[in-house]
Amino acid sequence: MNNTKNFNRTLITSALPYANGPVHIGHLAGVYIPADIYARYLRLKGEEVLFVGGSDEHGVPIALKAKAEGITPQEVVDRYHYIIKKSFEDFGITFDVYSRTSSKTHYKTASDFFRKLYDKGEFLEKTSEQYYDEEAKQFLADRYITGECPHCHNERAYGDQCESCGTSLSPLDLINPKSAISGSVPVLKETTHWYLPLDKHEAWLKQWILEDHKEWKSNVYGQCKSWLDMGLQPRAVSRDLDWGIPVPVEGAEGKVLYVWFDAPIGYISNTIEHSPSDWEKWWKQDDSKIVCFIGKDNIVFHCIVFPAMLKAEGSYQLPENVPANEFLNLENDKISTSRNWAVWLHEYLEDFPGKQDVLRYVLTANAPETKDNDFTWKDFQARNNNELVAVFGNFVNRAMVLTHKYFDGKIPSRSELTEYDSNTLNEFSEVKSALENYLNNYRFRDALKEALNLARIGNKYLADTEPWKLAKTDMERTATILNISMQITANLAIAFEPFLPFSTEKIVRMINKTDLKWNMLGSVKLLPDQHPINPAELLFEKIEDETVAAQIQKLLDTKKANELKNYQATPQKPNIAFDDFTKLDIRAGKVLECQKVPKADKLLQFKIDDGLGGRTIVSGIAQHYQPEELIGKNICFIANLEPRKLKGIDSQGMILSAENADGSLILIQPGKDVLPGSPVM
RNA sequence: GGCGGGAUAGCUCAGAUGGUUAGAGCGCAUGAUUCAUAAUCAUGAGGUCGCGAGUUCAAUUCUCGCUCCCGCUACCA
Repeated sequence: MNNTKNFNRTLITSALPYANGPVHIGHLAGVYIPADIYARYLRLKGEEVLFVGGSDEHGVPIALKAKAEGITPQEVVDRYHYIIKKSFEDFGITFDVYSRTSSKTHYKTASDFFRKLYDKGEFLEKTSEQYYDEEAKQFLADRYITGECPHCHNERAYGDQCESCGTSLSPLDLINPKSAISGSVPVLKETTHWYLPLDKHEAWLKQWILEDHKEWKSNVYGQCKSWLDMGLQPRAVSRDLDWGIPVPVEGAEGKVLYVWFDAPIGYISNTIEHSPSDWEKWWKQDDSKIVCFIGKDNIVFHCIVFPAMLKAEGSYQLPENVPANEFLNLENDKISTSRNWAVWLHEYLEDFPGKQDVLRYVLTANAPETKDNDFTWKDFQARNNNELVAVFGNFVNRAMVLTHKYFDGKIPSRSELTEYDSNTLNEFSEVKSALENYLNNYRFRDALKEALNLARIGNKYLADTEPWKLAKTDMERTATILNISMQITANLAIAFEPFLPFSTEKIVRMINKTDLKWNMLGSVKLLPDQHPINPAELLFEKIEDETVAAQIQKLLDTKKANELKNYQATPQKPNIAFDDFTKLDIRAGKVLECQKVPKADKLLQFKIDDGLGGRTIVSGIAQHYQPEELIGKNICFIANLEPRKLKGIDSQGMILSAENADGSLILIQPGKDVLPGSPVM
């Protein structure tokens, strides 16, 4: 086990955000806040830390977006890279370097990396048939092929996925495929690509993950185990595309590194950009700890594929931990860029200027560490008002105001401690080890709760000792109480620094003390006697009902706009000749038998009375109808569609349904009884 | 269908390698208090620990089956 190992420095990587849109609260909660908390914590402890990040700027979606807007891919990524970078700066994410995969350094690093693996013979070369655009003279990536979705018959499905019904597709599935570049009909042509043979790495990966890293989070460990148990397959590392890093091999014109191969090397390139002369110590010395913060969608890449790449190269260390978070939902619905169902960071700051810490707090307190969680504006308001304002802000304000009122803004001297004082001090000095334990194990939600506990201790202390009463009779005792209260305040500035850096900066200003370090946490001598403090300012302010109501309304408007958009009927297809129509043999039929197809979620197997002796049809409507309710019903079907095997069953035709905007399917049924086999026209 | 994660108080979540009264924060109720942004402090009510079996002296914790949610994957003519 490596977790007893001693490390001398820590390299923190965070998933590279894809530069085809701005970043939202899901990105922040899942990856960047946890990574930043961890980085700040280690720095505060005086450890050697490097926190690297950057934009992921290659790949087909960006190339397509550029095409759609009539600009270059570089212009697309320039636009979003700077928005993303600014959002991170605004929220206090302390990257030591935030770069991008379109940088020169990265081109060289990624090329060299590929070339080294190529020279070592770590790749397989395979030839396969892919669609080729003869007009544009290039191979077409999955996304570059559009056509009719075989499932929902949306005319504008992509070669990898239909965005209308969400189904993932292969380009060969599309009906009437068309090139997105020239509009011509693509042809199949042979192309050669390089593959990373993951199967060859399976044995050591199994040992490394399943035996040596049992301490990884259960969601991470579980997903890796699932993949390893299924058996690993070679994965292509190149694509036919004109936006990306060219494959550095003779005769590979028109081919680029597949974006998943290119992106993680970005971590290395970013390290090189930051420290060109001694970057290798972070990656190649075994006293360096590499920790990769990612979302759950990236687990396999970071735990299996990327380590396999590093191992194949030979000189790199592997990640020590990959603390992946689950997903954050927004008001009970999945966050979605394309549906605009998100809280964008740059918009949040327009509506809540200066309130970065409130969002940092809420996203940490409710972080999806063990399962998907839900962000709601009501919860946002409640946590701000009941926790930040009432517990944390209030305590600091009470201590500050009382010290100004009774001691003219100077830390009063402590005299004899009562037993109660000592108990309180003991209690809060224990917070340090609890906090460290949580932070070391990537349990940031619990750690934050523990930090807040410090403020709770403070509030209780003031309530129990009542210095505002004692001030009338016993100034010496009052002095002791306020001294302790201000020491607690100074401790809060340390404990909260990794989580709420803007607020702790405020406290630091108020208490007029700047050199606070993590190892001082728990000390009761942070502020010397007679140390002058500055005027009190409020750390947080209440958020009113109207404010969150406005945010909720904003989302409801979005939802309404989406619904309207979905309700729009798709444009009519081009006219066809009557002859074409008559080629289709559509008929009415009666359901004789109907049952679920075993081992398939969506398929029902029908026996249809077609007036010709009956036929079998398999249809993907199992999620919308129970088999029993369909027996004896009239339906319509296409009789002369080429038969096709589905899950081993010969399907002789296609049953017609209408599809609602929400994806539900409604069978087309004749309103009155008709004889089986009657033509539909 | 296969695989992984999850299902514990009204809400958000902890937890136990099986063992006396299952925890926290918020919310709620009652009381105290007024230094503080009507903030704080105390006390209390609230749970057949998803459902059904099994193993055991004992299961919410282990095993098996099932249901629901999330993800990966197969399937969708």
